[in-house]
Amino acid sequence: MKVLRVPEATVSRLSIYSRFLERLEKNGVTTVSSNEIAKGVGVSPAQVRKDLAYFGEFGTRGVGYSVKDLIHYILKILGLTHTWPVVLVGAGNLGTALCAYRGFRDRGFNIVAVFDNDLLKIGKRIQELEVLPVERLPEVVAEHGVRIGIITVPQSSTQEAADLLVKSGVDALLTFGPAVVHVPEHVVVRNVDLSIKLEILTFNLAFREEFHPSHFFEPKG
Amino acid sequence: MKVLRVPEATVSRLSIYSRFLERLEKNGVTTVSSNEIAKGVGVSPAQVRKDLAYFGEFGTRGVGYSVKDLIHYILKILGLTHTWPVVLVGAGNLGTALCAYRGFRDRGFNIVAVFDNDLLKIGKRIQELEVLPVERLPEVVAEHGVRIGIITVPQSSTQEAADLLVKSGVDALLTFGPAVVHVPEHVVVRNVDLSIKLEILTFNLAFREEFHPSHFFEPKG
DNA sequence: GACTGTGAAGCCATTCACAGCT
DNA sequence: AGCTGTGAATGGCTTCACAGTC
Repeated sequence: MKVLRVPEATVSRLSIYSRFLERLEKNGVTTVSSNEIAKGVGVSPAQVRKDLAYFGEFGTRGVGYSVKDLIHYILKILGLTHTWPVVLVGAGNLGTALCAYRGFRDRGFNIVAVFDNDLLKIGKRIQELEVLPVERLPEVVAEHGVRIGIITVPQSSTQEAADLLVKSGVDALLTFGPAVVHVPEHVVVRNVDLSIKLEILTFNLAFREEFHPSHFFEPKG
Repeated sequence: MKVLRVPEATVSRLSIYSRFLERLEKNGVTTVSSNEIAKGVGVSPAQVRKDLAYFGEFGTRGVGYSVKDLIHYILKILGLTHTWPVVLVGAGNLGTALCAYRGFRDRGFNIVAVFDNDLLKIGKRIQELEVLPVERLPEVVAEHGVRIGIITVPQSSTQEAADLLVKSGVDALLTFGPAVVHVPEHVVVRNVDLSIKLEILTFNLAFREEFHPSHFFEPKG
């Protein structure tokens, strides 16, 4: 086993594997092969083995993997052996929906507070949480030891929200929408851009069906 | 210029470039270099030029690109020269939030109907739309010529919703959550999995800080 | 001088194919 | 015989570096 840079795609697949394995476990399955995992989640068996090999030797040659043990190892790799307190900035539609999202709680993410700077939203209740003014961010982050922040504010306020979170001590951010945020080296940022996803669909619908290199574009008039 | 497989990453970046360019245009900028685009969206200048080169020669050597023209070309590549009617299946929290999402409308996506199979949700109003029973999907899809469906139902119903949409004539799907869906060859599917995104963050927080190959795991006891 | 367009090089991720266990 | 773990091969995306153009 070598230690080297782990592809981010591998990390994503580990998350998928672990949820598939949890389903197997619920169904009483105790042992699984890379082939079965591959079929279940739609990747190649070699990919499954390679992904796991970045982190150790979890299987038994000739047999396969223990479902229970493999779940444990993957959750440990992903840092999911304990729950994570999370703060959410931006109490709009998306923020409200994420507060209610079961998938987060199922995986150990616990939204401990929601913030906004809009006086119309502050004080409103979302699930069991009262929307707090952003001024209280540092206090809440410190109190709960929050390291993860989700930003669901309008694009023009995203950098501001990120700065505030980082200054409060948060060092991992999930942003929504097209804004590019700048943060210190030690802060991890990932982004979800729903428009991109839809535009990948339209590209496939529109472009791949119609494109003929010599006729479609006439860029130079 | 060659015609070859376009990397999906290129398509995603085109979406980002176009939104950056639209901001420039609003600010009265008429010409832009690959360098400026690169700085603005956080990629390399060579990447910008290569991405555009998949589709034609849109710039002028020694000068740069016309902002207005480049926007036009990219929107055409992405299939965004006309609006797209979209249907949404699943009127839960996430579905409701997406109905209100400005980003979709800004890019020409028009949610024309929302469906659910839950009697408690059918008839409810979301924005200007009344939640319809899924039985009416084929009719609405045909009426509006809908090709894009967004699925925001629980994981266990995702395949069922996909089947229904495909049977109704939709050939591009955006799904949410961990479900793997199987569709005919001609249907495009992309997925957004928010838990994966958070788990990439925790991986970076937990694993990269702590991992020591010889001490951390002892998979074989 | 400035900037695009692009073949070549470099780098990274996936797949192959087989040695090594059980 | 069955299945994992892995070096080697492949394939694909990104960066380099420079020729071409204004």
